[in-house]
Amino acid sequence: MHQTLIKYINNHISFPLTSDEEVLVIAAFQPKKLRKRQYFLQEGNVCHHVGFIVNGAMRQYSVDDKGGEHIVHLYIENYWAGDRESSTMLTASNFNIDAWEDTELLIITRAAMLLLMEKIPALVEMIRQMDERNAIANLRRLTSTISNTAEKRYEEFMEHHPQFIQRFPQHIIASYLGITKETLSRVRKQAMK
Amino acid sequence: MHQTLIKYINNHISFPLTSDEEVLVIAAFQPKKLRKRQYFLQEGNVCHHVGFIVNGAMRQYSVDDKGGEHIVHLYIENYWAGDRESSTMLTASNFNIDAWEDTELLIITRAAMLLLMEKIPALVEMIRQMDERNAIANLRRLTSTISNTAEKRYEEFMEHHPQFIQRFPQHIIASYLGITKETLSRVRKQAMK
DNA sequence: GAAAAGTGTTGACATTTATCAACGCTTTTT
DNA sequence: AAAAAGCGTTGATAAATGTCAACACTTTTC
Repeated sequence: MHQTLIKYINNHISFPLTSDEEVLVIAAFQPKKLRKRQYFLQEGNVCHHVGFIVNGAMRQYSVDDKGGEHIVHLYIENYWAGDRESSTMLTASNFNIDAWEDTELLIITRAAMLLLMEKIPALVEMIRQMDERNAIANLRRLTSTISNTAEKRYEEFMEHHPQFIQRFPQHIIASYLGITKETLSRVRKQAMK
Repeated sequence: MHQTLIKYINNHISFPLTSDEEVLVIAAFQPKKLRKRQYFLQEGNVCHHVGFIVNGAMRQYSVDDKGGEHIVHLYIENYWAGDRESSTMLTASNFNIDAWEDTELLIITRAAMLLLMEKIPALVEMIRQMDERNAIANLRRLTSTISNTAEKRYEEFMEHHPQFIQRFPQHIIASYLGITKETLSRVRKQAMK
């Protein structure tokens, strides 16, 4: 199970981890299993851990006054789940993160992660690279959201995240795009022609 | 002029720069002036520089098929302007960045910045902190955009970015929020009651 | 294997937001 | 000083999207 993580890390740094470093990584991350619908983080709690998804699928969402869910992030294998704002600032999270499928995670506290980064400088490089990609992806999503119609947003979503379409039902995708499930259904019907 | 930058850096790291380090920073950043409406980056070009705004105001936007502008970022003093995706990947940018007011910048190429970070480790820390804030702010904006009505988005905007309201006209703010200037005008009229 | 819950679609209708055009006012340009 | 451009508002109307309810179908639960 940890091998998936080691492999992921090696893919995101210049030189593979030494075997000593591998041992450190393996010791620092704890396995955790979540059954479908179980929470990884609940609104109002501080997010102490970040989790690397070995297999399964998760979602991060907020809940509005009327009980409506707004999907902020979707996660599958090789994604990192967590609420960065809450972890960093140690504030109560506005988000929920739960398992959409039975999921196996490797979790680590933020403190332990910082410690590990001191011992393994390559991890700093990895985090930087992840931040970079993340910033780019988020900006793209934001640009699409403020500039495009529902139809075009869905097109771009399919282009950039075809994996998610296999794993999550349409009403989840709709929420991720900021539209209702009915609108997405109609957009798809239109696009099929 | 460089003192503004030094001050900014010192505010974002644990220990102030040594005077040797200050010299390195000052040597690495070049002053640049832009008159209102002049471009810092044009769509289709690779973004080679990042610019620290000493004074003035700028905007980053994309242009759609119909010639409509969509504001992606607003910048004022102490902000960093640039297109990270283009800089990192060395790809043609999809965005324009131009001066909204006469602006004084300190610019540096990405390559020079990386070099400087090797010489001054504290800068790595600073960049990490900036990335962190940025990621958080972007997620907040995204969440607001997919979850809220125009009215609520404007409220949150005023809450988090009161400085921008003084510096940019309403049609720019509207575009930043992903709505038309007419809608913003009506939203404001409603909210006044 | 029956019941319940989840999923996707459709229709009728309401609401939000966009579009287009016009106007008054201010600022900038010539 | 006159002309032009920029800005914000308003009204009429159109288009996009949301809401609510109903239904068929599949999957999960007990």
